[in-house]
Amino acid sequence: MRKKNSTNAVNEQFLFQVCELNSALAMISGRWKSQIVYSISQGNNRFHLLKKELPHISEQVLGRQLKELEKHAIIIKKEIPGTVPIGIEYILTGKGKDLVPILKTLCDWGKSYAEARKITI
Amino acid sequence: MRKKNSTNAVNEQFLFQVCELNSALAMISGRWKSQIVYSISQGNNRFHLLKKELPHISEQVLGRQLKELEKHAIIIKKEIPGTVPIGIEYILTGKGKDLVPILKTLCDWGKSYAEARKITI
DNA sequence: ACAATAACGAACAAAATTGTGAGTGACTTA
DNA sequence: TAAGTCACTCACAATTTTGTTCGTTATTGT
Repeated sequence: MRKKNSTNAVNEQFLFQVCELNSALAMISGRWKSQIVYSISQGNNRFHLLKKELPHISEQVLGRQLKELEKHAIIIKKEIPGTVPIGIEYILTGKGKDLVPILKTLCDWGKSYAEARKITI
Repeated sequence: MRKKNSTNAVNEQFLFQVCELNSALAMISGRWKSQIVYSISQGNNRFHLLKKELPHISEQVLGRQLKELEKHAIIIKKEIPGTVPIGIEYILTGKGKDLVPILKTLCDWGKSYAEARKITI
């Protein structure tokens, strides 16, 4: 759990208040998180589908990351009516949908410089 | 230091190989890092200027984060000729410069949804 | 003479994130 | 009748990240 008055927590809050950039990054920078968002946007919107997409993730970690994405209102959980036991779907919110093209841009940025050995100014 | 074969490290590598997005995020998601990049882009390109901009950072942590940004070829160090003792300037590489507008977009994304209490789909 | 500045490095400690083991409950399929 | 699926939760352990203490070197300001 987070300590309330650790230097770490205080510094985090300071950065959040300097610029929204820092809170934005905090929301998406956990392990697996942006990959989960991307997978959901591609239609892998069920717990078991995400498990298949990310074979190394444990169910416990997957559950935790989904919960955090939900906390930040990037995804919402929706029960699929008429399923027994009740199935759960994950849906991107408006916020989540707006995030996807930004992740795409970041991905392209990563790709353009992945091979580049020579540093340019 | 990083362990080579921890599940954590193996999972990180797996994600890197799934998509460059994950390596991109790993490069910029450390505490202070993107704020440092932004500050340098605004002209705060000296160690002591960054210290002033980020009053809560310790010099040791600043040094460490600068070194990592350098490792990922986002910034480079440059000696300022004619200064005694030799002054150091931090300069964004092409990669670093390309990153700035992406950070700006992320910042805007954060801002648009910062106030939003209501979740939209 | 004494403090302060610029720009760090190494080693260690604190805190945070990530992964693991065990267990849930109502199904469906073999 | 047994094993498997779906969608998780809880507490704890391993790992990683972040912050702290101490020290450096040369030079300028008071």
